[in-house]
Order: sequence, then C-alpha cells, then structure tokens
Amino acid sequence: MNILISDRKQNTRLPDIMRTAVHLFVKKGIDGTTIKDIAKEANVAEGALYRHFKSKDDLAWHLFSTNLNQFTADLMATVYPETTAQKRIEKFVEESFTAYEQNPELYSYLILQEHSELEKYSQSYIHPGHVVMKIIKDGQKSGEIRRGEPYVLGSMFVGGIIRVCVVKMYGNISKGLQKYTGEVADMIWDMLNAPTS
Amino acid sequence: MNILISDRKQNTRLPDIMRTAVHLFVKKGIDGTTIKDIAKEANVAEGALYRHFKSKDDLAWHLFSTNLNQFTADLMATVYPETTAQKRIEKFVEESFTAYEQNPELYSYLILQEHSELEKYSQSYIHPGHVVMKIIKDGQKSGEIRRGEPYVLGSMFVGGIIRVCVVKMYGNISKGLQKYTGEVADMIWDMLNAPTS
Amino acid sequence: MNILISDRKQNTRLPDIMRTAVHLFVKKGIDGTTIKDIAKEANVAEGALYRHFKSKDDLAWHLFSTNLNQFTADLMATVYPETTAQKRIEKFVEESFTAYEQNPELYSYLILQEHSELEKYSQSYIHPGHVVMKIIKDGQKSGEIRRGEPYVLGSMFVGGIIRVCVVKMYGNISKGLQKYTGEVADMIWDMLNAPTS
Amino acid sequence: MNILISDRKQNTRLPDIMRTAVHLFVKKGIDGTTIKDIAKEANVAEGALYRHFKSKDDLAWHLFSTNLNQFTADLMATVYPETTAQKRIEKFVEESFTAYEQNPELYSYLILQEHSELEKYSQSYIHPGHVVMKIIKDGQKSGEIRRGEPYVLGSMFVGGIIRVCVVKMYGNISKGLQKYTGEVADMIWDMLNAPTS
DNA sequence: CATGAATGAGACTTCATTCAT
DNA sequence: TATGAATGAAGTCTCATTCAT
Repeated sequence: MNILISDRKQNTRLPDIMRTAVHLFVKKGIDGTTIKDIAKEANVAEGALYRHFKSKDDLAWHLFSTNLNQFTADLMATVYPETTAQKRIEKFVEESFTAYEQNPELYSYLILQEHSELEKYSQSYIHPGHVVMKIIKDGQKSGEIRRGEPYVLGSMFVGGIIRVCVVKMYGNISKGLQKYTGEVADMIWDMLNAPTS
Repeated sequence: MNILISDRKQNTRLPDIMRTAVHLFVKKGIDGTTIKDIAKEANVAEGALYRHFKSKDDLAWHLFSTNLNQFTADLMATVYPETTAQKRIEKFVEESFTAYEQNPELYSYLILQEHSELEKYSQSYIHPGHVVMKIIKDGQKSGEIRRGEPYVLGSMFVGGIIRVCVVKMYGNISKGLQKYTGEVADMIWDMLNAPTS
Repeated sequence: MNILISDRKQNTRLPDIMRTAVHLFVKKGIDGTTIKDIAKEANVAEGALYRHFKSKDDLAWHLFSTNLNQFTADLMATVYPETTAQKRIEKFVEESFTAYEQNPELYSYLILQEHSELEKYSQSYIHPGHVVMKIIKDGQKSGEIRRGEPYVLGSMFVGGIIRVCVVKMYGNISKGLQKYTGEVADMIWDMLNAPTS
Repeated sequence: MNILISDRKQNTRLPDIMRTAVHLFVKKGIDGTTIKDIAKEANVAEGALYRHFKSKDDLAWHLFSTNLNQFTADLMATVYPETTAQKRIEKFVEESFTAYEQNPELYSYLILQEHSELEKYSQSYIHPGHVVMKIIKDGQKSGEIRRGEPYVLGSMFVGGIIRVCVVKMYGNISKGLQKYTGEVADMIWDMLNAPTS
C-alpha cells in the first residue's frame, strides 16, 4: 500500500500536498522549503495547507512520524517471522532496498536525513534502528552473532545499508538496489557472524 | 610576547566566529542558525561576520570546503603509505575515529551531515569518499578485496564508520570510539576481504 | 454596487502604495525613502509591497517607466496633429504645464528629477525629449525653425519649461502655470523661429 | 583657480577625497555612495575621512556650499562689470559653459542636481539663480528686457543653459559647449529682449 | 595621524500564518 | 471550502561611525 495515499477517498488535494512536501523537503530541507513552494508545486492556494495541518512543522512531523512508524512496523512484520539471524538480516536488507526503490524521496526523508528541525517533537518514535538492535541482541544471545558492543555492531549493519542508498541517490550506482540484496546481505553476515570453531 | 613571532596580525574575532558557527550549524542546521545566534554566542556584533565572509552561506561553505579538504589530505597521507588493503582500512578507521573524538562537532559538520544548503556551490570538492574508493579499487586489482560494484563495497565500508559516529553522538555509545578501532577494522575486513579459495 | 461593473477585482492596496511612493520618492529621493516610510504613510504592512513588486527599486522603476511612457504618448497625441512648429510648441507647453498642475509630484518624479538609482535599468525608454527633438528637426527641415545643433535648440526649448516647473515647485511662482502658457510659448517661439530674412 | 585644490599645502589626502567624493556623488548620488566607496577610490582608510569632516553629510554639504558660493561669486564678478543686459547674458552663458567644461562633475554636483539629502542644511546659500534674477530685474527696470513675471523669465533663461549641460553630459552633444556660447546667448536674448517700437 | 576591524542601528526582504471575500 | 492579499515578526545584510593598535 502506498503510504502517501490516504485510503479515505475525499475530494482533497491532500495527497498532492504530501507528495510535494516530501519532494521539496528532501530537495531543499524543511527550513529551506516555503509554503509558497509547496502550494505552487501542488497547485493549491497557500492557505489550503492550513486546512489539513496546523503549521508547516506539523506537516513535516506528520509526514515523518506516520510514515516512519508504518515502515518500522512493516519491517518488523517481515523480518521477525524469520528465525535465524542470517535470514533476518537478508530480509532487512531486502525490505530496505525495496522501500528505497519504491519511493526514494520518502525513504530519504525518513531514513537518510537527520531532521534537526523536528527535534522539538518527541524523539521517542519507533524507528528501524530498534529492529536492528533486536536482531543483533537476539543473535548475540543465540550465539549466531559475534560478541561486541551491540550499538557498534548495529551501526556497522545499518550504516552500510543507509550509505548504499545515499550513494545510489547521488547517482553513483546505476542498477536497481534490489540487484544487490544478496551480495549486501552476505557482506553484512560475513561481518557479523560469530566465527565457528 | 615574543616579538619574533608575528606581532603584526590584527586581533581578529574570526576564530570565535568560526568555532561558534560550526557548533550552531551542527546543532540547528545552517538554515536553522541565525546570524544573531552566532554573533551572540561568539560575543561579536552581527556585522563582524561580514568583514570576513560575503554571506552566511559563504561562511558555511568556507567552513565546509576548507576543513574537508584538509581532512581528506590528512587521511590520504596517513592511509596511503600503507601497502596492504587491510592495513589501509585499519588506518582509515583509526584516523576517522580520532578525528571524530578530537572535534566531534567539526567532524559531524563535515562528514555526518548532508548540506542541501551548500548545493549551490561546486560539488567537486575532494572528500574522504575518494580515499575509500581508491582503497577498494586498488584492493580489488590486487585481489585482496572481493569482487563487486566498488560503490556498493565502498558504501558498506564507510557507511558503518559514519553510523558508529552518529550513534556515539546521540549518546548510545559511551566509551571513546578509539577503543573500537581494532574491532571495527576487523569487521570491515571480514566483510570486504576476498575469500582465499 | 453595480454588479455589472467588475466586482471581481480584489481590493488591493496597490494604488495607495504607488501614490505614497511617488510622494516620498519626490520628497526624499528613492534612496532616502525607506520601505517603512512608504508602509506607514500608506497604512500598509511592510511586506505588502512585495506582493506587487520584486523590490523597492522595482517599484521605483515601474512607477517611472509606466507613467513616462504614458505621458510621452499623450504628449505626442496632442502635439502632432498640429501642423506648424509654432502650434506644436504651444501645445507642448500647454500639455506640460497642465500635467504639472494636475499632479506636481508625479510630474516631478518623471521629468524634473534625474534618477541615478534607476540607471541599472534599461535607458532606452521613450521620453518627452523625443517629442521635442522631432518638433525641432521637422521645423528645421521646413524652414520654420532656425539652424543649429538640434540638441542645443531642443535643450533650450525644454530646459526652460522644466525650470519653470522647478521654480514653481519651490514656491517662487504663485499663480498656476497654465496662466503662463501663452507667454512661455511665445518666448520659446521668439527664441527658435528662423528670422524671415 | 581650481576650487577643489586647497591653497594650503599640507601633506594630506584631502584633495583626493574631495575629488573622489564629487565624482561618486554625481555618479551614484549622495545616499548611493558609501564611505567605503570613497575611501577605496581615494586610496585612503575609511576612518581617514573623519579627520577632515564630521560626517558624510558634512562632506557633501561642505563640497556643495563652499564651491557654490565660490562659483556664484566668480559669476557675479564676471557678469556685473557689464552694463547692458545683453552683455550680461552673454557673460553668464560663457562663464557657465566654461565652468562646465573645466570640471563637469563639479558643475553637475553644484548645478545640475537637486540634493534632497542636503535639505536638512540651510537653504539660504547664495546661488547663481540670484545673479539671474538680478539680470532680469535690472533689465526690466531699464526697459531692455520684456515685461513678465521675473521668475518665469529667469527660469526660461537659466533652464536652457542647465539643460544644454545635462544633454552634453549624457553624450548627445559632442563639441565643447564653449563653441555654442554665442548662439545660445543670442537665443536667450531673442527670447528675453523687449520688442522695440 | 592612519588604519581597518568592530559596532549596532536600521535598511531591505522573506515567509508562516491569518482572514476577508 | 478555496483563494491569495495582507500582516508583521524575524532574518539577512549594509554602512556610518568609532576606536584600539
């Protein structure tokens, strides 16, 4: 389900507004994007936006938290039926690359950028890092994953995935990321697995 | 004061301005930081900035490009005397973590953040990614590093390092990063090295 | 309000802004007038101006070029149906003095002042000098007007008119200028006409 | 005597400053010229200016009033030994055109421009208009000059001269103005003289 | 005396938000 | 409900003037 398109069918320009907002927020930052920019590109009057959101930051925050919660939930639902650490990692990579390719701008907005503008809102939202940490800690408990500070291991895991997306976004990788799912999952596994013997 | 050591340079507030600017740019973003903020925190009048820089963005760009060039040059000088891929990776990790710990804010400004505000300036600056790519490509040529799209391998390499710094910055890792140099370098090596048949 | 007469046009503060701007530009110069001045005297917020003009200079230029084109066109339409140089001069004087008396400030802005601030804009606008030069050159061709460098003759012609307006503006002439139309036209004619052997 | 070069021989940059100031004030207006502009073009430090003048406006006013007084006095001394209106007019034209050609920028600063910026200073300085009015009134008394409102006649007289200078300054007259002295004086005389009989 | 960095008031401009139509 | 002109606080930048060196 495309998370940007609300399932309530109203005769509203809301989806246009949201899609445009993500596009511009990614391109120019939240502070760098004006209401006029969004209104013009979404073919809406400036005032129209305030029918749906209390403020620009409210829009930015809504876009962020709603979609990030959704993405994290989807990730959890896909990854955790798997029972081995290796399989979980593979699913995590697959799901991440798929999300990126389906909507690079939204993925960038949710995952690739830090939003200092949103710090005023609660920082306790659920995010994919939680899934990563769970995979690591469960894997360490079961002996599948090497010992070490879990945050370091988790960072090495998720940092690589994030960076691949960034580099793809900058145009340095031409094929679809899904092509690299297996290879990347293998690399992460080589990095994290506990040496047998 | 030793009269032999340049007593001619005017006492300028430039260092204060630059230090403060990095601090605030990291904390609130470039767009989110005002000239007034910088002036107040640096104990300088607002106009003082404009004796040294044409505009706020000019300051941001100067801070970015100058220091990034320097860091990249240092990195190259440290890494490339080494002759094996494994050693180079270790030096790269060590140098990165040291740079982070010496000046987390500057490192964050240079490496951890994407600056959409600076896109108007030339995108052809030298940056550490170039060093990473060289390590990867040289290592693949010599057979030390596994086959695969170099940008993907490079992203996995550098993405992990970046992420460790981000997580440290958010306070989730308490020890100094230099403690993890060996461990992280090993993990990257496990991930990248070509399986010896 | 008669619904047949355009009830659609939004009630805009544009006319207030323009009237006030001319007033202040004449009184204090363009550079000497601030946006705050205009806003206060026009009872408008400072930002209102920027809905209609890109900048203060843009406003100044618009005011200048639009009205000057209009005035020149009117002048041409009044003067050039006449067929003798003497009549044309009389009409020119009459039209000039009438324009001055109808709106001294606008006339001053268009004709009496040099605007170094507007030099950045095209200098190729149409202005009343063109009408003067045409009267002179046509009159010289037909033998009605004395020989001599046309720009010198034109300057003597139009300079007098301009100066009369300036002196009136400074309060040294108390009667309406239209009273002097005949006298001034005669003087110009005495100055310019070719002596009939 | 060049009025811009002080007869006290000090080792000072004052003449440079004054010449530069006139140049820039004419080119960009007083408000449009900055102290930095003047300092840079005169090869002086910004602060140096304040050794000679209390403020920028003080400089502008000094330049204006001193030189205008001088010019008016010279004019009076040249014109008033003459005993007929016609001769006086000729001398006035000659002196004006000579002054323009000797130093167009200074003449422009004194005569061709209105300085709304200087209104804060006394408006009761002596200026060439007084000489003009004296010529007109004396001429009317003696019957040499036609009847009519003296300010109107004076404006017609001096307005032409001013305009010729302006048009020359804009480059539309290529020969030196002194070439036109006789012709212009004749025209003014034709315009102002009382018809005999 | 000269220099030019610093000051800080105030100019121009932007833009999130409101509100009459 | 939509529109977009208006608001006005706040941001960026300028520049006359001061003052330590």
